[in-house]
Amino acid sequence: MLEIAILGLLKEQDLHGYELRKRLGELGPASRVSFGSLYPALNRLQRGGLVESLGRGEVGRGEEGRAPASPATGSMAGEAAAFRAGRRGGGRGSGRSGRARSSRVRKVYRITPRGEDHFRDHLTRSPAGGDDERSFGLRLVFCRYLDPVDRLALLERRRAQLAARLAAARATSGRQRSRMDPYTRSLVEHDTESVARDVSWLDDLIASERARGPLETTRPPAPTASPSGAQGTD
Amino acid sequence: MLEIAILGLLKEQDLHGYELRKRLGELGPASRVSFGSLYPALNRLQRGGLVESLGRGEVGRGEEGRAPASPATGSMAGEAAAFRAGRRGGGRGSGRSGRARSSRVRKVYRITPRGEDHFRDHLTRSPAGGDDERSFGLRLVFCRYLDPVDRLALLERRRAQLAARLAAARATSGRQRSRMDPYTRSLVEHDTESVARDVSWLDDLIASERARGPLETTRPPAPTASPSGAQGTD
DNA sequence: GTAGACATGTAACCAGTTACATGATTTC
DNA sequence: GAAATCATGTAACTGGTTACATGTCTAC
Repeated sequence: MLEIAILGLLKEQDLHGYELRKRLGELGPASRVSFGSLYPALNRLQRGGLVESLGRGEVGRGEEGRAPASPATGSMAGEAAAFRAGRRGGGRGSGRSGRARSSRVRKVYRITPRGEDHFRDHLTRSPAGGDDERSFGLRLVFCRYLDPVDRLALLERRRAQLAARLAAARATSGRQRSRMDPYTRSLVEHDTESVARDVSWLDDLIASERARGPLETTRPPAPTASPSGAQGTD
Repeated sequence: MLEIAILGLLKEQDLHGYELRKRLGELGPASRVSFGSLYPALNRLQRGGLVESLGRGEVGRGEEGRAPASPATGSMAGEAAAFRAGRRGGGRGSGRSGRARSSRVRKVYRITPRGEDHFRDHLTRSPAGGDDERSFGLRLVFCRYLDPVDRLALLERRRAQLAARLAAARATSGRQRSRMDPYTRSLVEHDTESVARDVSWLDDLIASERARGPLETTRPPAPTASPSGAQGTD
């Protein structure tokens, strides 16, 4: 889960761990991770060859097309700090090869081709039991990288899952519901409504997905079209 | 979490592990547990003196007021099996003291006074950071055991938490939202709506809670009033 | 030269999971 | 007596967490 999220973010842009954590947190309120899980994950990914480290402070090298790799932090301190550490060799070890001797300075990661493959694989095939809330949310956030067929499959799989839950909830009626205490009953009813709303939201997404590309065709999609039909609330 | 749920169920009725798991699963779609976590949890609780084992097959002993402790399983096989194992000594070891020699037969658990205290404590004071979805759901299911003040506090704490999230989500407007791809934007907007609905659901619960007992007073509450105002959907 | 933000990392723990092993009892 | 179901349990693993330790750099 976490590793997929990391790969997804690195696909867009080279990043170091600290910044990565911020971006991860912006992906949704449920996706805060601690450094204690992030850094080991990055090291695992590197060992597995799914990402590579650009060395300490060497940012965005050989990547003209990409964003400058340290754009929106808003900070000034560590930003320039690491930059110089990389460029000029910092304090200790300065006479060496020119950089990367000291620890505790930014390590910028880039996704490798192998990492891209891995990302695509895991985004496409959901786990056997269908994915839960978080897992689906993550896939949806990155589903722009999927081709239309897989994207549609993702949406419909999720819809089927929720529809089943809804059916089950609605089957539990009368006798059983009346045995619940009022709080539990209220909770169950509220949950059921929420699931129903989720299903119809997915129906909207699916509908606009089909409308956009009726299986491998013609039109370049209107670039500003929202899949939910929601627009201009702002 | 799991341990609190177990204690909550045992408060109503003595149960053995296997049956406990079923009941746990009925508490909500997110509350399925595996035996691999359930049985160790039961043993921990027993070692801690929060539950006691009634011995193997000795069901509901000394508890006239409670339900017969193996009521709604729907099964016939193991039901009678364990019953006999306890009552008549079953197959092997039959000449012994009459019961409880063999392993792998039902172990029925009862909550102890210490367990009741523990349950009440942990139900009352939420974790520092406020509780998440699951944890709140669990508390709500058992909140009938809380006194009105604590129950109200639980609801308002949760409401405050969600309201904060909602405010944060709404602060993220315009520029930032337009940078998202359509799928992410749709997800974020749907999430925000869901949280808004949750808040107003909680408002309803809080309102009917206040209406019921305006702080230690007068009126005997209308006995059939549902806290959500929902009624007679059936 | 010290307070504070940025940045990386490790160790111990936690709450669950899956896969496996075992056994009791009923039903056919 | 074999298959199905009920029932309890252990071991290894998973995917995170918190608390801690360390280091780098800026700003004052």
